Amino acid sequence: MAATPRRKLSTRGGAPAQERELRAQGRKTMRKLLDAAMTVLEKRGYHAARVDDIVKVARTSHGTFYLYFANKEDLFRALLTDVAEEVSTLANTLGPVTPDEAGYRELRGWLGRFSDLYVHYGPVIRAWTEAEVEGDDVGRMGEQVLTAVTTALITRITECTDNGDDFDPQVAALATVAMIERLHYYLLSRQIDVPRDDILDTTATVVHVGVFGGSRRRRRRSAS
Amino acid sequence: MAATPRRKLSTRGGAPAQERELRAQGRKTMRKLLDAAMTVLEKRGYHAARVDDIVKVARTSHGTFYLYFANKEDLFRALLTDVAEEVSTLANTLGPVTPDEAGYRELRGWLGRFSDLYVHYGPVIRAWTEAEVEGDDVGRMGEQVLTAVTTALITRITECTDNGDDFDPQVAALATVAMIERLHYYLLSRQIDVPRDDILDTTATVVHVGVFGGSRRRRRRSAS
Amino acid sequence: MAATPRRKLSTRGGAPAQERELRAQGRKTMRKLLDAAMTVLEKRGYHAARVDDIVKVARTSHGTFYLYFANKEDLFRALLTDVAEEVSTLANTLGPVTPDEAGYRELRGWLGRFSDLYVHYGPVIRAWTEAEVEGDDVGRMGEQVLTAVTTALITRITECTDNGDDFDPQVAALATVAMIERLHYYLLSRQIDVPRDDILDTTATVVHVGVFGGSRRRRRRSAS
Amino acid sequence: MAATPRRKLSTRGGAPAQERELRAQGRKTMRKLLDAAMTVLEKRGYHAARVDDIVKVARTSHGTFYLYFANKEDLFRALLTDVAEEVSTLANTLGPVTPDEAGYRELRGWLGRFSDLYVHYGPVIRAWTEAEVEGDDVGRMGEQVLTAVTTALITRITECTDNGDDFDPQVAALATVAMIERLHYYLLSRQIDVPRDDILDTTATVVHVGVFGGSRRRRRRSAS
DNA sequence: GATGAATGAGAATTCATTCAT
DNA sequence: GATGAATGAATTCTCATTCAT
Repeated sequence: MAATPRRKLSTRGGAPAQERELRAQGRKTMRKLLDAAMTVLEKRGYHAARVDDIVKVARTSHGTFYLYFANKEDLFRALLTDVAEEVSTLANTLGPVTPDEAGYRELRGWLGRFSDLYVHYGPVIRAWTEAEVEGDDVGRMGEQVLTAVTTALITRITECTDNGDDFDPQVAALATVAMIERLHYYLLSRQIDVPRDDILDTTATVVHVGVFGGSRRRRRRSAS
Repeated sequence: MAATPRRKLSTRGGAPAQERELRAQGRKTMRKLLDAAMTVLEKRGYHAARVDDIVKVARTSHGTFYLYFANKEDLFRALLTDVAEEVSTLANTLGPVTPDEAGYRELRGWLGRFSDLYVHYGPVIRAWTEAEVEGDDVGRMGEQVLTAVTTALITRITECTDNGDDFDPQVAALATVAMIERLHYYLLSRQIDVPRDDILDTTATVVHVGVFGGSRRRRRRSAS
Repeated sequence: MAATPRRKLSTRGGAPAQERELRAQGRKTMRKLLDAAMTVLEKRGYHAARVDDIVKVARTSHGTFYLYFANKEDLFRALLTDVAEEVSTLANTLGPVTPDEAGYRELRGWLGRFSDLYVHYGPVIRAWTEAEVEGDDVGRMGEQVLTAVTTALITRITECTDNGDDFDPQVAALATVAMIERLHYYLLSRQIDVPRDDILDTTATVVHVGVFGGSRRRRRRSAS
Repeated sequence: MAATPRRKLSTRGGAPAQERELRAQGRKTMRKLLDAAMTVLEKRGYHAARVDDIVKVARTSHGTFYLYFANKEDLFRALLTDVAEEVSTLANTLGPVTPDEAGYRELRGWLGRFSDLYVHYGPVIRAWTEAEVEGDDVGRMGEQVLTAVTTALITRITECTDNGDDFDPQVAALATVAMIERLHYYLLSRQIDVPRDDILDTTATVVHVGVFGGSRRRRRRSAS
């Protein structure tokens, strides 16, 4: 699985930052805050993350925080926006998934890229889940991303399966996303101790066979 | 899908309640609190749920709450214990899943029962997810349940598939659970507007084919 | 040091108890509560003592508590009244303290009796100290007792010393009480690990010599 | 009795204050809180002292309080630490106490300094007594101070008295401390209406004669 | 730009006392 | 007489956000 080179975190600031010109120093401070937020999010989750923690990690002050973000949620939204964008972009990189070996490879590659994304943005995505309950626009962003990904999947699914009554492409797409998302959540939060490659191989297989009509393969891995 | 008759919510109280004799009235109040908690959990999620909300819904006083539960978490744990027990029990009702029609039915039935459980206990399970981040024992209960369910699945999976390198039964089991759980989460939280039966049919198909080596069927439903 | 035979704890109840006829059972319950209060006072001190603790130790209920005492303070006052009475009585048992050996014996005996009282009623007396700050009548009871004891002492002091300017009998009396009280407090609360007899011997000596004009003796104890 | 020039109250803050940089304004606020605490402690005692009272007196907000102290106890501990330090220092200023007039003067001077300290820190010391019951480290600080003072006394006592069996220097030291402490407590809390000089003169005499083997003097005061 | 200080509206929790059976 | 249940005022503590330098 090729690791996608990770682009830098958000250059986007919160509301207050967007109204001002940001010089080099300003951008650096904002970056520090965003990075710190990731760290804190990872350690404590969304609800337990306090502004105080973030500024402490960023080695800056409360006052400064509000110079760049309107409030806690604003910062969080900035992080999420990045993720949403990347995920949506990634979603569209899925080519046709044929039932043969090539299809498996395509799928496996796509999943791998997703996984990388998830691992990188893990804290944000977990926080997302946590925050989803509240009625705010964060929830709406989640829906958009979900839609983007399922849309891409639905396209590929309908391309290739001849479906019976017990199979609804939309649901299958949702099921696929659900599986990937939650599995990575387990992986990150509870330390399911399974090598990531194993997870991806198996997931790819299950989805390839179960959703895209591929056939089970018996290949031996060269390495093992 | 047969709706399982739902048994009553917890008779179990929190720490303080367990140290005292509870008479009829006391038990009734405790039940009121547990029910109220479910309502509030549903409406606001775990973190936003205030003891104040709960006692308001239960039409009782703050003091009374602490007569039965040590704190919010204690109440939550009481609810969780019930769910955990039911889920574990249910997990073991999965019989062998053969690749034929009968296997599909078995799986579909099991998923249906799960779904019922999830719908019934929805608020609690969602809250669970939300609370999982914190390091407390709630997280540990989650792991136990996850283990219970995956164990049951792994047994059935190894019984029936001849696996290649790209397929690890444990991961497949986890993937199955992930899919079901998350899908229901979408269903409950974001109002994915798909009939539950469709979700179950499709999920059953995907898992049957992708995990248990079943073959795609082309049956037509009588109804459609 | 002769141990005074200790009479039973208060038969006096609080306000509500005094308005009713108390049958055998009633008196027993009241006694249970008073005893329990002593236990709790000892373990937690006055401020930390909760009605809940007391009724738990007494194996009775909140409701019952208020059948016998108007409130927490009422119970405490009942205990204190006993102590105050006993102390006052004891105070008057001090005979003339001559500067010779006989005077030492007299003083030593009196201190010993005090000590017994203190040890017996320790928890109550400590609580007294703790409660003294508040302006209520408990404080006033304390003053009365203090007055009773100092009065007795002053009588004996003026009988036997020919005082200069640097010696005020009233202050000397107060100083004596202070010494005894606080020393026992140390003994009970902080486990100063000194045998009680040593404390009494030394205290008696210091007071005999310092307050009553006695002379230092060099007797050897038979035992040592 | 020379009044010792009183140094300013604690520059020491509570736990939270020690983790931060404190600028001039911050230190001022902390001082306001410490002073306010003294006032409240004096008026209501430790247990009845509410954080709310303190911030009201300090004319600041609840939130501010917790910016400088973790809780009421933390503040209290800060005050205590100061007292403990001063007392320990003072304890060691006691020179040899000879049985003659010079010895009396030495003792009297020492007691006077103690008295000043007690009067100055009265509220804190009284609160100390009140809080002592609880098992926390406050109790331990008390023991340390007690030890410091008794140690100093014991040194001087053993230097100068030829002791019989009925006199244990350690106990005599404790008795001395007990007397001073409690007498001042009476003085402060119950308004024993005796001029402080009388108390000190008499106490010094009693201790000098009773503990250090001094002889009663008959001097007339010029004033009376 | 940056910072430490201050704020105050909640939220959780405790516990003496009253009530209904 | 006795009891378990209920109450709610009082208190502590937290933390997002604003302010003054």
